Amino acid sequence: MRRSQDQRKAETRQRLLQAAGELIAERGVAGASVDALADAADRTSGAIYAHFGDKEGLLVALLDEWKDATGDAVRAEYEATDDEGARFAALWRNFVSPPPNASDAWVLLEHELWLYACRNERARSRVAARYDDARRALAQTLHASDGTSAEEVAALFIALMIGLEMQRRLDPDAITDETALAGLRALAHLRQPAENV
Amino acid sequence: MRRSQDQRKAETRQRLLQAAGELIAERGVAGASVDALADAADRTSGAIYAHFGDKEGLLVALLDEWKDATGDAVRAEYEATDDEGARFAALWRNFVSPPPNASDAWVLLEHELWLYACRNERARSRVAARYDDARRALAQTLHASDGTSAEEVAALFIALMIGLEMQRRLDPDAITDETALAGLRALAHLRQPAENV
DNA sequence: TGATTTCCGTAACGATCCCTATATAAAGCT
DNA sequence: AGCTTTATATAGGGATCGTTACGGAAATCA
Repeated sequence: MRRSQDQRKAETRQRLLQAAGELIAERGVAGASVDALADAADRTSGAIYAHFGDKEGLLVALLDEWKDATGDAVRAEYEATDDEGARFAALWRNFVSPPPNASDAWVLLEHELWLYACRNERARSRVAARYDDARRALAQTLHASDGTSAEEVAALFIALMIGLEMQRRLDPDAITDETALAGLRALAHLRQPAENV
Repeated sequence: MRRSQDQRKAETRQRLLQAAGELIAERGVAGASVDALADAADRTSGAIYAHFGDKEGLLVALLDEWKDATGDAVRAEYEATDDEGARFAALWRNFVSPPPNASDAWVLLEHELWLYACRNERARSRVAARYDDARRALAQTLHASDGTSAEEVAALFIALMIGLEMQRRLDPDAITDETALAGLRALAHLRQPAENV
């Protein structure tokens, strides 16, 4: 089969990015060598350097691609119901046990890249933008039922789910679904601080 | 000055552990080489291998030492006031900008070791125990004002603070103190799910 | 005080790692 | 069909890493 250069290049880039996501989630940024990353994509290190310049360039590109593909899948399942409890449950379930087709360990990759961004100028702004997008997307999905700022609630939601998943990953019994849902409900209905004024 | 072997050994161990905490927070587990770790403690790699066997042994020892020294400092400042708002504010402030004497980047170290534990059998149980201790200590401090499980609220508190600090570290303007405190208040007073039954 | 043990410094090895320079094969062009 | 360009493979260098083997000085013991 004949394929154009552009097709070949695009496919290689795609393979490299996907393999990077999976392997880094599994082994960490430092634990995934350039050769291993290329190998996982059925290419060689030469392809990585031709596409991204260096290892950091691959990571930055990985962040850029992820930036866009965040909120869509979440929103679909979220809006399948009208009941608030079921909605929050869907949100939480999606977070702690993502659909098996998606890379199982994307939360690990998230932490890995966050940590990388904390120490790397170039990556920091990208990860920050990614979180900003996530907040906005979730805020739009929640569409501000109360007078409180939707983006504020979104930030709290994301924070709570990340923190709970961290604890649960180490000890699955430490965090029950009921606890998580109760927390989300409480945050969703936060009132102005001065209820008693 | 004459010093006994035990004193010398104990001091070396102490120096190695403290230097490890600081350097790993700064560079990450993989980024802090054994020689660099020893250097930061004014020792050489030989000392590390004599004390801990290998690099992983040093990390495990670091986790064990940390396990104990968690909740005490928090509790003191927390109980300085009776007002709930001021208490939560102290908790949050302590988390996002720890006292300058303590290693500034201990939250980074926390993430670093959590990520390490996710991929390492031997470390996982220790970090899990550490989180369990943190939950219990905070639960005891909150001393269950409502009928809800104090440990449940503690888990939610920790989760929220971790997640908010992650977002704030990338973008200090993303999370205001008011948002954080509103979230803590909401979680503190979570009622049973069925308020309407 | 001489012998022994303990603690840690020193030196070096093999394995990896990131990256560069160059080769190769396919596609595009005329 | 030749010539050029592009995309990736190949080979290898220089640096760094974790680890081990051994040496030497101080403390302990007799």
